[in-house]
Amino acid sequence: MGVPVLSRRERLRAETAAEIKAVALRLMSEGGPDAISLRAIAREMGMTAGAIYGYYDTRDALVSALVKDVYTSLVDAVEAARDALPADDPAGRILAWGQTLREWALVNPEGFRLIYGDPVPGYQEPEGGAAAEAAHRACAGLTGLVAAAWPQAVIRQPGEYDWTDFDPILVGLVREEFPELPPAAVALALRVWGRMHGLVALEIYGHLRSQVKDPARIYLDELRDLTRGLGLDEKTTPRA
Amino acid sequence: MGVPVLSRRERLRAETAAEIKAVALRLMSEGGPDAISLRAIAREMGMTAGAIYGYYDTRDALVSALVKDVYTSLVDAVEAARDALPADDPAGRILAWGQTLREWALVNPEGFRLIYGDPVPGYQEPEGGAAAEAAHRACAGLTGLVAAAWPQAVIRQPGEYDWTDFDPILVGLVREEFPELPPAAVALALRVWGRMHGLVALEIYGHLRSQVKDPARIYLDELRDLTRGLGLDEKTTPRA
DNA sequence: AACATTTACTACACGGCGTTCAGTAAAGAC
DNA sequence: GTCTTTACTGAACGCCGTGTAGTAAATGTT
Repeated sequence: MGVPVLSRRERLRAETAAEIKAVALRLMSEGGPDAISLRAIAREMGMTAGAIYGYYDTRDALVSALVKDVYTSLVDAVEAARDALPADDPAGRILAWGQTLREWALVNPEGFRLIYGDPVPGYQEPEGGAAAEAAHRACAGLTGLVAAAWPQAVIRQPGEYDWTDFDPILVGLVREEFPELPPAAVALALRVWGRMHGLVALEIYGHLRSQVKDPARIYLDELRDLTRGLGLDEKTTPRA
Repeated sequence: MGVPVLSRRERLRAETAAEIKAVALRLMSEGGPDAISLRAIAREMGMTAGAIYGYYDTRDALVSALVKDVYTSLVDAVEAARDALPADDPAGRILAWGQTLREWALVNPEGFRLIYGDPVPGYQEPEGGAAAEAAHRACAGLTGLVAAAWPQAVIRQPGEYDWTDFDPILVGLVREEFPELPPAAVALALRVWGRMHGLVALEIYGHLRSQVKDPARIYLDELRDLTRGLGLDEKTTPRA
């Protein structure tokens, strides 16, 4: 990278931009996503709301930056959990990924809503999607988990898939890392994603807790059923 | 029911309350959930925003009423789809339920967000949850689907469940309708719920379409894998 | 050192929002 | 025909995102 040649101006500018995001995240975690208002952020920083427009073109641009940061932190977390287990324990890695996803969501419910829900009142996602990059990473990571299970995975009546069915960027990531993997594996990875997402989303948005006391057990059952369905056996005892 | 003895006053009152909801729903489908504002509704009805407070204590109360209506219409839809197939085709019924859920969500994305997401800027769900009743219905319906498959369902390493693990109201519904069913079946029903919800939620919130062209096929694969995992065979050819 | 320019920010305004409250006019009750 | 209840208005309060004009300081140039 070399030494980043930043003038004093540029450095202060970058710091302020970062502080804006930091304050926004703190406000969000304290008072929910609605607490992210330019006026509140500015108030917190001893500024005027208009000043923020020098750093972000609009409130949605700021939110997009937040989404990107938060999504990246989530993907970092699940990837770290995966890498904490050996590659020859694919079932354990899938369980770790799924459990970490849920735990991260429980710790950062506002972050989860920011990524997977309507982030904030009238937020409109930009073209490529602020989350596109992190989403591709998550997707590729899941495909990796599936890849490790692919040989013994029992795919029942798989739809026929073609590489053109998927986003080129995602295809690029996958084909580079797993040249042998067929397109159907990516489809399976997306299904795995959906499976992990479903119960967590229901829980975070309060739909599970009104039905069942301890969603954790149900989620664990689901992850176990998932790995079994992939033809995997656990080598590591999952967390409670 | 008998003739509902409503004075002219009460009738007009009920009609206005209904019109408020109707206008709110229309505004929502036209301009997204943010378009639900008391001022906009009142403007549309030739009233003042304050007047709505004669019908709903607060904006959140109105939103709760909308959630209830919309959720009920969703549950009606999936139940109708289920009942269109014979009871001796449990796999078909599960497929029909799942596909109808997705199709309903695609037709009413704002409704789906209203039920399962953050409905509207700063909405706070009331105590029991505006959706509690409809959610219980959905849950019980899914449990019914699971009940039909329960004898041949292969539950792998099920966590041990007790009736006290679940909401008493839900337990009441289930035990009344399926006296023989063990608590683990309800847990399984919740997992089925999560499985159907996951991919649909990802799709509605735009996370799937940026990865894959045709989420329908993946969703169908997922439903098929689900019924197979329950030990069911399809009798009815599912919709494309 | 003195001037010119760029930058960061404030102050103010606009329209929109939920919500409250005093007042008014019509409808219903007796 | 009077009295009470009801339905609604209009104005206000404080919040919001967003522009625009102006200001003061930091930077760049001679």
